Amino acid sequence: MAKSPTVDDVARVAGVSRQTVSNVLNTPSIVKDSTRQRVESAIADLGYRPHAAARMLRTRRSSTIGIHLDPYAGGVSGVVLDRFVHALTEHAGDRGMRMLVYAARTPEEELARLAELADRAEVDAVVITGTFYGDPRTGWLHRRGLPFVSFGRPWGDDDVGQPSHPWVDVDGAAGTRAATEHALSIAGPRVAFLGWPSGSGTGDDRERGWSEAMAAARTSGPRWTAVDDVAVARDAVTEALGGRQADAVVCASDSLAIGVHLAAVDAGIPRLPVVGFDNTPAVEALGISSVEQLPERVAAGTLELLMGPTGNVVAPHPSGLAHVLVTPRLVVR
Amino acid sequence: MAKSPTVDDVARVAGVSRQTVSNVLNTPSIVKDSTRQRVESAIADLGYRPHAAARMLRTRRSSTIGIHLDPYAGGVSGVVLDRFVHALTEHAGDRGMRMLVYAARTPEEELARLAELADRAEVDAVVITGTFYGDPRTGWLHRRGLPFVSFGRPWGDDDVGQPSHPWVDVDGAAGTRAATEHALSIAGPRVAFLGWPSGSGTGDDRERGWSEAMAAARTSGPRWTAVDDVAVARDAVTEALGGRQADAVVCASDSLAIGVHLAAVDAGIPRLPVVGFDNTPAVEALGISSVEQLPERVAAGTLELLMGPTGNVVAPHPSGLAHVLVTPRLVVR
DNA sequence: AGCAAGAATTGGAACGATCAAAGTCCGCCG
DNA sequence: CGGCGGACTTTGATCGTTCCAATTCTTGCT
Repeated sequence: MAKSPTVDDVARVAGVSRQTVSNVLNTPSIVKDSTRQRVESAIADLGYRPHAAARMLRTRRSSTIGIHLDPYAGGVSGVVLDRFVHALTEHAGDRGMRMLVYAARTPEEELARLAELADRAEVDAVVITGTFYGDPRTGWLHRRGLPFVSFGRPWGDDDVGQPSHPWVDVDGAAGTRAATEHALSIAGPRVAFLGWPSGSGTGDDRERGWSEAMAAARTSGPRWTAVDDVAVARDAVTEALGGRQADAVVCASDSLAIGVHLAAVDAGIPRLPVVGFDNTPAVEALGISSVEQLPERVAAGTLELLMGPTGNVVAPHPSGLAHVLVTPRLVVR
Repeated sequence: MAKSPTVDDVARVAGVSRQTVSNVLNTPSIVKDSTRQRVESAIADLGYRPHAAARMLRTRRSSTIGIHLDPYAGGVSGVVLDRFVHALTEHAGDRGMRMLVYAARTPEEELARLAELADRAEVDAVVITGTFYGDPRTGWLHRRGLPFVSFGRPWGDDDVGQPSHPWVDVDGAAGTRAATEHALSIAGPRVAFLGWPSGSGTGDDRERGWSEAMAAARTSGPRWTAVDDVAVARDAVTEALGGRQADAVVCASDSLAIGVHLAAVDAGIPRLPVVGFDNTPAVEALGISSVEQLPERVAAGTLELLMGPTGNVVAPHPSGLAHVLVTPRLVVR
């Protein structure tokens, strides 16, 4: 394993100076064509690649974006975040960025990790997920001056008009609206909604889509509630389904949808239209319709906010776009 | 956002030299107690943290481990790898290491990424997943001198006795053996196995556990095959289940298990014992038993191979342990 | 007190890249 | 022929840390 070549080695081979090699790499336009070609072939011959640490040290840029990985909580819906991370990694790679993942079990620990990453200059920016009302991370990041984008809007503020920070999110209401319209079109008018106990921004947003679609269709249906667990959801709707109180059910998540599906099978109505949210492998396997969040689009939006439409460095002040709201897609099964 | 403090700042405040501050951080034992305390409080006062890039440059160590993120393929079982990555991130953090994720769509692209990460000295080691017979990555990494561990054994060689490289894996045969014994104990003697088309090391290993357990119990049952897809599996076993050809079914994956479960419901035997493999959220939701891979243990084993039992730097020659084989745990539902 | 050996600490150099500013080359005009 | 300007290239300094070798301080012993 020979020592890897440096700019000096390339310069010697090409018969130019260090800086010219650097220019070929970073500012090719100012180098004369003939010189540039000579340098490029020297680079190719030696298999030269700039040493990341040296460049980071000098430029004070790490070309790295940090993102938290939740402790794996189990449950059906954890998958969505993982898909987002995958997509982000691909897009970041295309823009010459790296993704660094870090673990934290609590918000406090996450702040500690963020502080460390920032102080040690390991990341140029971070992406935070699962924002909630009164989230301490956003203010901290803002004070710290570390560029960031959140996947999840800053609930409680004027998100769209005057957001406190750049964010990307999925339009939950649009998703459940489409789901509800679909249910109305293939089943009866009594489309129920099974949501989470109110208070979570995401859950309320998804419920809104259902109620708006129902109002627009001048009909109504029952609204049920359960925490995000298959068994709980199943129990919660068993009685109502036995009484044939709904023609279809739109749910705030795939876990809930699976619970409803199982209860429907028990109640002898296995064909009851049920729509979930997240389009996880579990509902795919069961043939249940769901709302697909399009994590790829979310990832693309995230990087656009951080780096501009085509940039390859983190913009000091995230671009004019203050937010990106992705319209999800209903997957009918 | 003030400029962050450097060793020199700390040295000035503590009234010592640069090098002494460095010693306090890296070789505390050689610094006199009183001096060390003075330096430590200066560090705390200033909130000093070493600049990662500068340290990397000097020490030629990045304290970073790279790992590939597959393009999200859909399907039930992708989750296992994600859980592994999560666990690895946690354990690595505890040992003062970072995890860098990279994307690649093909093995060739993965080699290109690995070359880049190695040449630019961005990682000290990598973890590769999903090894297969004739995998080009292992030889390349070996030649390149980049330390690595694979999740998945080097199929085809003498894995255990004289492995060509350090690896960690889950003992698939032990998992299906436990599953089969459980099935025999709660159902009849005709325990079937639904596996993948033979040829994949992992699949053959899992099948072996079933056949060994059946032989030990002096019984036998049908062996079926399907590619890893819920619908395909369902179709593959529908007829056999209709004919009541098995008392229980052990499967090579959760996708297959779900397919079998659905076919069993269709056939009017919803209580047919089915055991999957991977313990994904999908089978949890459906109440199907499964073999849990224990990704946390796999992650711990991976780092142990790379860094030694308690080390916090990548060992130049991965430790005496040449492999770790994790015994999975049967989760009965 | 004098001295040697070990412990503790220090200043200079280096890691490999980019920035900033100072050259060099060349043709062209007065 | 000298000088000017623009295009291109080179030189020296720097980022923040750790390595290396040299220096100073302690301690114990004669």
